[in-house]
Amino acid sequence: MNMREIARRAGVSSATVSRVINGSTIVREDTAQRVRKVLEEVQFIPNPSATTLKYGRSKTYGLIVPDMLNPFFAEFFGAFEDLLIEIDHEVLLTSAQTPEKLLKSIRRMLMRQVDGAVLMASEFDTKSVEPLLRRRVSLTTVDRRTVHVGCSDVSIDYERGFVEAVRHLVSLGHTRIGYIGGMKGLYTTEVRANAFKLAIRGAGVILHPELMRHGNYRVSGGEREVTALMKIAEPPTAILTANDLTALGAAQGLHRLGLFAPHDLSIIGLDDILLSEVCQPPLSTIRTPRKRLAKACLEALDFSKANIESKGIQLSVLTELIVRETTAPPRRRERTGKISRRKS
Amino acid sequence: MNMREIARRAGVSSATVSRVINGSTIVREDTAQRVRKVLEEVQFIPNPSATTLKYGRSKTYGLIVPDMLNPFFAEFFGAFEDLLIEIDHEVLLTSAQTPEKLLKSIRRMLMRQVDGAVLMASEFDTKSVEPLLRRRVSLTTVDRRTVHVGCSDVSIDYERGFVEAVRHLVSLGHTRIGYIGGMKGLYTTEVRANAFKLAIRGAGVILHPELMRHGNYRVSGGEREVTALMKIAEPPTAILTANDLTALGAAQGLHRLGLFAPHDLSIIGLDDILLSEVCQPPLSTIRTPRKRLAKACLEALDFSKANIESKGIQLSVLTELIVRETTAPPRRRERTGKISRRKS
DNA sequence: CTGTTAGCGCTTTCAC
DNA sequence: GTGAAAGCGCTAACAG
Repeated sequence: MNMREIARRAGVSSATVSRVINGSTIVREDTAQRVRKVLEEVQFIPNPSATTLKYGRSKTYGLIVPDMLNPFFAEFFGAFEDLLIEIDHEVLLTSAQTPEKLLKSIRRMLMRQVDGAVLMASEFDTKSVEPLLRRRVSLTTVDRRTVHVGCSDVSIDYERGFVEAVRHLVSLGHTRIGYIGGMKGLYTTEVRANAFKLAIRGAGVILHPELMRHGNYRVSGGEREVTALMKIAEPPTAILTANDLTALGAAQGLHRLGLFAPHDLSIIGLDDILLSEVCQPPLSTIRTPRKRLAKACLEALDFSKANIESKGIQLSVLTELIVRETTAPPRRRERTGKISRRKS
Repeated sequence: MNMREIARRAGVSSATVSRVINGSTIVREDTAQRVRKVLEEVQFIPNPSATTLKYGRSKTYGLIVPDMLNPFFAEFFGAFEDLLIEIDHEVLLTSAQTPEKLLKSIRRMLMRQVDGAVLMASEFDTKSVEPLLRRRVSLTTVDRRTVHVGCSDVSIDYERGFVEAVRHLVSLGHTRIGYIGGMKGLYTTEVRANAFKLAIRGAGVILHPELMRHGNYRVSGGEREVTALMKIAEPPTAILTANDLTALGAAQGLHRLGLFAPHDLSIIGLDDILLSEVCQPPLSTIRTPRKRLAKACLEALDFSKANIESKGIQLSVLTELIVRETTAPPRRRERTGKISRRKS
């Protein structure tokens, strides 16, 4: 079933059918009625491949995430999809853990003629996205904090988020505040770590470099690093982490040591994934609002699409501190600096 | 850049270029070499819209899940995507919480000319998938346990999984075993509940109907129903749940009551989402293996594609009991049947 | 072994 | 207000 057939049945031309479907105003109402009736009768489903082939637009946006095992990205996908459905577009989702996979993902996006792409994969060098830009696909990065011709960016305001979080910890009485970040070599790792340093200094407490560690944005990193942190002579009384998985891993690692949040260590995560509310104890965290982030991405995408010749825009999304139960005043520490164990 | 241009540069026809790209053997090696060289030089990316338009095949499979907020589906997507990439196909992912959204999802799949679709959305009547079948799109459902012409099914063997879980609980000494299921009205809810009943009877313990409740496959349901369960005169000493989110909710609800797993109640989940290992205490659960499930889905899809005129196949995937820390022998209960509270 | 060609379904000129 | 027709890029049938 195609437009020609619809046209035949309605006694018009396929051009008119196209005009009716696409809401062109220059069709006489009774003609349009007749066409719509047939459309309805046969439950017509148009074939966008034809349009994509002819005009190179696909009504599809690509979304490249580093890892669907991190619930944050699944949750973001949901928010982004909702937005795109409203404007009658499709999402092409790919996960790209490694630079090689990223390259393949980009190639697939290019094949499918996406109208734009949101790139959340942090592990990439600028070279790999060049093909996108060269082919004038509007691109929006998340958290690169730099824009190019045809390439916008949406960043998350870790700076303010961390200031708020550190202020909360300091107000509880913490002065030895640690940080478990992401893996080395990613730009966003630097950004988050710098935001932490800034926040610490801004709060008037001392920055202890030995309390800053590199995790991997996964549970395992949080677990490993909290273990290391708690074993140093003077462990922190509170930590911030680069994301919720790291924080959850830290809570887990703490537990393995026979210690507990917030009793032995206050923990603040980042993202506010759904399960952070459910884990025991519920995680205090810095929420990255998915809806607003998705909206900003779409806005940036639209901008770059409309102004593909000019520099993209830089947008920023604010976070929100969610205080749950992994933050509390520091426990009084014994003179020796040794950890006393609570029975489990 | 298209095949004609490649052909021009290589001094051949576009048909030959097509043959080289698609690995047809009937091209002379030196000709092929020449073409490949040009292909490489210009970093040629073919345009599948043309093929889709001409032949109606898109190298894309649809995946319809009920909810991306449930990490299980995100994790499954990852497994399914990996499989499809290997065979050079695309996934079109849509989430369809409601019957209306499902209808729209199916329409979108049809528009994009998917070669087949996996339907994990449980809330649907057969009518809504009819358009797919009528248009001869190979379909694979998960957990419908019924096949049709052009429609296969992959089911998860809850029966054996629940038997194993109940046996584990009974061996720990439990006899009052409860169940928090999914929402009423879904077929999979019935299947899981029946599997539970069967397992209980098979283990030779008494089935107490008042210990079987309806949740909603989400955290909130587990929380709500565990509260109800623990308030009845003789609460269960252990429960199974319809999925991990429900189990996590139950653990959470228990905590709100000042009670703890496994001390006051043993809990076994279902799915083994990534975070069930991290939550405190780590959740004992029945693992639904994503990779094997994804493989089975693809196999079923392929079967129905190859035999679109005949009935689909019915496959089954086994689960695996993962014992972590939410299961333990039942606590001795006081004579009064009242709950004693442990200090938190 | 290689080239020529038709045609998939759509939208957009350009006529009328 | 409506219709005729071109052409997007690809591949399979057919011709040579």
